[in-house]
Amino acid sequence: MDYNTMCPRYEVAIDIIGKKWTGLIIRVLLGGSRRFKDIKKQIPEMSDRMLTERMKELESVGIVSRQVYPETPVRIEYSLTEKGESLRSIIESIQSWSEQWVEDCELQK
Amino acid sequence: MDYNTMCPRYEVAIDIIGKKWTGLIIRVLLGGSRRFKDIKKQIPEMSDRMLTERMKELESVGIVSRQVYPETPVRIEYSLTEKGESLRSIIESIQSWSEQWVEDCELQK
DNA sequence: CAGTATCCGCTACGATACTG
DNA sequence: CAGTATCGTAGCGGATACTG
Repeated sequence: MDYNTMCPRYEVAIDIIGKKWTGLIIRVLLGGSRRFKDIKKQIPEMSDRMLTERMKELESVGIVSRQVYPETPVRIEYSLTEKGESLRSIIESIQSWSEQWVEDCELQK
Repeated sequence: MDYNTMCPRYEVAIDIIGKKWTGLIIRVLLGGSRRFKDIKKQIPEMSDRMLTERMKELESVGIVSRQVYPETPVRIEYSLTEKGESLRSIIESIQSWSEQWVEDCELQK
């Protein structure tokens, strides 16, 4: 294994998907394209500000695409790109790992 | 899908494995038990302080175990627990995702 | 060798109020 | 509806020096 060449890429990936809310947002979008308010509804504890910030980041790294429908009021649909869809197996393995290994006592902070 | 029950566990998992250096440390330990200095050698950019802090965290959540051999000088060996070993598939899928999708241009910050 | 101890800047994140 | 704009704070993580 060559750690010098493979470490940086790995850390970039963690930077993207390891941030708070990101995994939850992607998981919602794995169910299909969603509007801003619908993502919020699925993750009620997250603030507007956070959702906006995460969506911009995810869009800028090519994981999410943003479609504007110029109706009144305007409708915005977010969906996963191919790159975003490719995260499915990672998200799912973290999900099942956490179900198996994260204890109840760790849930309250 | 029940987001109310599954979100918290997922976020706890991300809290653990999403921190800086954690993934790299676990990857080193996937190769077998290692001493402090050997982990450092594999991840030269990381400071002592960070390695110490991460190892304590990983030990406290049961991912890593710490063996003290009271020689002179003292020898400490870190290894993955069963819970830690079970992270292999996650680490590997992030690894291969990053090789496929992280661009060269994203590597410099 | 395997850590501790400090100091400290930065920025991630939350809360709240406002807008095209 | 889909965001901005501001403000405020905890704590993450880097640098450096020291130790049993």
